[in-house]
Amino acid sequence: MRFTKATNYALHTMLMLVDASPVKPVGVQQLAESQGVSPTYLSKILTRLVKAGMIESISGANGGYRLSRKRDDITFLDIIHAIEGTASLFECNFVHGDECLIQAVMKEAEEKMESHLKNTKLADLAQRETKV
Amino acid sequence: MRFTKATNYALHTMLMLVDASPVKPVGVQQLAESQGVSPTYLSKILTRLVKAGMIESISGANGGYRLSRKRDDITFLDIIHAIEGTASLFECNFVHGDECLIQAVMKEAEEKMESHLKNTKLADLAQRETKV
DNA sequence: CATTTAAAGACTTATTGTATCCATAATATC
DNA sequence: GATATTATGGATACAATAAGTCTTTAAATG
Ligand code: SF4
Ligand code: SF4
Repeated sequence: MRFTKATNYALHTMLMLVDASPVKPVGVQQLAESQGVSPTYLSKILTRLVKAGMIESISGANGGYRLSRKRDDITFLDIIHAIEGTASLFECNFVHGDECLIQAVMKEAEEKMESHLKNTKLADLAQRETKV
Repeated sequence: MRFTKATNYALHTMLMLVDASPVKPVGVQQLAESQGVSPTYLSKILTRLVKAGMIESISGANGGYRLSRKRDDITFLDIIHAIEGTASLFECNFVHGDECLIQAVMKEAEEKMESHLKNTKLADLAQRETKV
């Protein structure tokens, strides 16, 4: 039970894009190099963010990635959900009705975490962390 | 990023033990059968709970497992930590000092979840859920 | 058209989760 | 003390997921 490295890469990349120009896209090569990850792999990750509608990609020369939404709209939870999926952290094969207390407790706990991630917008940290 | 099945088994087993006699131990065979898991595997999981000091095991005929602590002392977080470990959910290879905001946000989110799991004691659900 | 750059899919490798098997140790009961 | 019962530990096997590579295709630039 850990966040994947892909989530780590996605968060760092998004932070860079928030700090970058909203017009001129940043190439995946540059984004990958600063994180020590291969460009092709990072590209695969970023494609999921594109499909989630958070960033947009521009093919061709001088292409790359840039934000598609207002930076204030993007929360940590958005990014994490785009990468890790939205499935519940605690899954149980059986379904013993709504009265299941174990699931209730676990769900509540998860919601506490998600609530915090939802209330923290990417813009909150922008321009304060330029390295890596 | 999901809780493991082992955590699921551990939670259900603990709930049974809370409802069971605090003196007479319950055999792993019985505990395993009601959850549809093999006794040997469940035993391996329960050994971790023993080492965490939450339950104690009695070898020999009529042996098994029973609570070692007061039931009111045992929280969801205790069980989860015993199984999943206590490592942070968001790990980063680098260490860019305390000013790292990404880690700060992720850590806070995790703490929100843990706080809820810590405040929910096993005894809160006891004797209300006897099936499975 | 030639070059640059992202997208997509097939594929490989590494890591972790899930589970079984067996030998050993501990305990209760007779 | 002998025997049956029960948990423990190690080795091992299998499955699922994470992590990463490679190659080809598509789009944009100039
Ligand atoms: S009691 Fe709840 S968590 Fe447990 S098996 Fe039933 S539905 Fe699942
Ligand atoms: S900025 Fe924070 S999360 Fe990112 S690499 Fe540095 S320490 Fe890790």
